[in-house]
Amino acid sequence: MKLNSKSRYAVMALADIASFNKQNPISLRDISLRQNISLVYLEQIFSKLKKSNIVKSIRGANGGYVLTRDPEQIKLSNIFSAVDEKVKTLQCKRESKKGCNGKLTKCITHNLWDDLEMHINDFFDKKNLGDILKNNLETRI
Amino acid sequence: MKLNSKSRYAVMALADIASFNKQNPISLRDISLRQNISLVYLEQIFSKLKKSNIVKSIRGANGGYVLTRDPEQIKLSNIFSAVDEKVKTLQCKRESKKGCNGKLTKCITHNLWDDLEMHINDFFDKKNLGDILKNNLETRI
DNA sequence: CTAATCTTGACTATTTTAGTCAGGTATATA
DNA sequence: TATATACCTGACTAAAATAGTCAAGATTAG
Repeated sequence: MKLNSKSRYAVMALADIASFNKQNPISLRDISLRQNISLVYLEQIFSKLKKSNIVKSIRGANGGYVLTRDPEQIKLSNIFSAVDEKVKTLQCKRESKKGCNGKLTKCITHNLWDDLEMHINDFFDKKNLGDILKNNLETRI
Repeated sequence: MKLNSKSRYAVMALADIASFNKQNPISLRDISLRQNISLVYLEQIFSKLKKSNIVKSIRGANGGYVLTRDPEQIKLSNIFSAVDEKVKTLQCKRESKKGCNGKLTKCITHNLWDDLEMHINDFFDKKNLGDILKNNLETRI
């Protein structure tokens, strides 16, 4: 059970932008160097973040990306759905056709996984970019 | 972000044993049929559950597996650690050598992932097999 | 004995992950 | 206007993880 690298990098990169944000767009090259993430991989990730309207791009020399809103308005759940991170604990077979395990009843652990999924999604819904910056500032050496 | 099938099957199989438990050992064949899980795959899983002392085996004809203790005493976290399910959200590069990203400071999102990891592990620590049976009984059709 | 059952380790096809590569397009600035 | 900087997009791929299968035993109830 773990997050994929796209999700982790997306959060890191956005936190990077948020902490350096002085009206100027931040280039992927700078993020790549500071956060140690492949530039071309970042391009993939930001293409998705842009589609989901979390960042907007400014093309050309001195271009880069800026957040479309305050860090406090950008929830982790927004970021994860942008990069297709899915919290999917329940994977009963044939659930769509005849209920889990081919029976009409729910599988024995169905409610448990539902419960876990809710817990995690709740966490992602409550945390935003602003929280990360604040928390990071407090504990950074 | 999802559980692997070994973990899901382990919980399903143990819940199955718990709900049919009448002192008699339950054979993997029965579990396989009821829960629709491959028999040989179950064998792999139960080998691990046995090593972690969650079940004990009774060999030979009419053999099978029984729980080593009450369902209420078997936590999800016990089961998951038995089958090597890991909750690992933090994967900074080179963290062991010089801290995340090769610097001596923590990476910008380190605390966030720690926090998430704690949340999930906490959930796994609070839920036990007994809860699952109870919950399932209540909502089953 | 023998059928049922657990035991173990090696093997493998498929899918997912974590990227790279190539070849663009747009624009600030000199 | 030339050019360097930066975004943009789709196709491709090596490596790892996943989700199993296969084979060959060892035990024991009846």
